[in-house]
Amino acid sequence: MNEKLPKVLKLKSKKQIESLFKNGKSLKAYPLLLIYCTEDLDTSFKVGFSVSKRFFKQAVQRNRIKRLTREVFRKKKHIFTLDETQFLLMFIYLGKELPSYEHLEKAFHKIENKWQKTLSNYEA
RNA sequence: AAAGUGAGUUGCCUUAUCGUUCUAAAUAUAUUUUAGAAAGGAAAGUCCGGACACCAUAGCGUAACAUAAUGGGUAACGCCCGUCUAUUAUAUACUAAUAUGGACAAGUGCAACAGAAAGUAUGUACAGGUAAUGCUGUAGUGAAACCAGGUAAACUCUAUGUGGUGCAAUGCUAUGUAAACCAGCGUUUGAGUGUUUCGCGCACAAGUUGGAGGGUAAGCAGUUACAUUUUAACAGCAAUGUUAGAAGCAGAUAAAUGAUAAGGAUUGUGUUUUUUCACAAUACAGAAUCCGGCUUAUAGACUCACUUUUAUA
Repeated sequence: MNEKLPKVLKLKSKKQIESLFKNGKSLKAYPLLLIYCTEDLDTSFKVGFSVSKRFFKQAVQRNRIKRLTREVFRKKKHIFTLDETQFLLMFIYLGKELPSYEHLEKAFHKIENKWQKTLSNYEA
């Protein structure tokens, strides 16, 4: 199975990020928050990761959390890959303590379930 | 040998699987394959000094900030290395450490305890002296008692130095377009701009400020080849320099350098006579235009110097 996550799939454009925060809907599974919306894209999705500077003042800690979340997402990215529609995605870490890999995996699993539900609703 | 203090160096390793960025090559031209490279001693604080870029570059006064023995090093410095000096420590020696380092003979301020009095001086006792008087000396307090006293890590003064903005600099390309509309101030009776703390002065000067509205917000250069790193020789007490050889060593931009598993290493704790075994820990911390410093953070390991204690000779 393809688990790659190259540069093309990163959310970079300022315009797209602004429109995502303006129009996007959110799924919450503490300590993760997913903001998403549909958009016409070349790729099946574009994804970004974010950590609040308020709770993590050191760059090392922020990098660590972003890397872990990205790793978790990378392994499950197939559930966001659909043929018809494309998505903009933004994951935000809301917690106030450094998470472990397993902790994040659990949270992501919750988000996965919610995502499947919303998808089925969407199709219906 | 142990402990302590100071200075310096270092900053866990291997394998497998799955990934990220850049460069090169190959083709099947793509979410391809192969090869190579990919965080630090502080990348941190943004405190000094530069490089580089743009703007400015009559002057005078004023303000602010920095520096302060002396010689050298350096692109430069408020940094570094010598020497002198001061203080502290001891083993009293050109040993070590150190936020010692212009001026108290311009002015203002400050000074515990003791003391009559710490500066608007002059009490007590004794002695001397005078027409007379703290006029003179001694005693007593204190680190210091008219001595040009101490204190500038008190204000202050003196000397010297400092133009401003920072890679979101700056240049090019792309896209869109509006030299339009409304209002204020103004065109030699001068709005405004520059001179970047302010004032005067000087120069330029026909536009300029606000509103409403429209467009872009992405690509390239700058941007990683040099005050570069490293080895040797020579010069120098040293900081450092010169010559010769070798090396190419991050380049992201909502920001790559990661995740998981296994094994090992080191340290600690528990158990055990020991081996073993089990558990835990492996710091501080993440490049953002680039260098030189300073400051702060730092588990563990190693080296050197000094001190103390113990043992042996």
